[in-house]
Amino acid sequence: MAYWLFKSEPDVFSWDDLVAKGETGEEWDGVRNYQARNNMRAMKTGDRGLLYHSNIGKEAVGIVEVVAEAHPDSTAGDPKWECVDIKAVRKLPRAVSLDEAKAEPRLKDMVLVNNSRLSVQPVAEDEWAVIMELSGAE
DNA sequence: GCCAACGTTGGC
DNA sequence: GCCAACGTTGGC
Repeated sequence: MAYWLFKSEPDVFSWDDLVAKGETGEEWDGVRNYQARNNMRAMKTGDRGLLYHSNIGKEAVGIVEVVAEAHPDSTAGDPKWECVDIKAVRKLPRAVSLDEAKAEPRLKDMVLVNNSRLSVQPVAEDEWAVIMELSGAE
């Protein structure tokens, strides 16, 4: 299983919005960046991800799961843009902020720390474990 | 609200 | 195919 990070501005689409979508989840549409799209193409159903709030909060707030693999983005009008569907799994016991990630030596290579502009990022397995530890999620 | 970093576009 | 100009993102 692979791990990912999905970034969203919470005043546009927040963790609570995703929770409200329930078990069927939500299409992660609107991505118009090749690297981010390629990451989504690589996702498999059942992969886990973090939902990160940019701008407001700047913290990872919850765990999501891929429920549908890449398909054309219904909002794009061009089949080259694809996206996956994700659903909320559970909120982190404690959000992990960008500052904390930067301060944690084991996360120094994390994409979030080094290339904060990429909106859909891979997360290494050991990085995932560190985030879980910091958040208090077992 | 500013600005640095990055990605994309378009002229040549 | 290069590269300058431009637009967008996101941290500060």
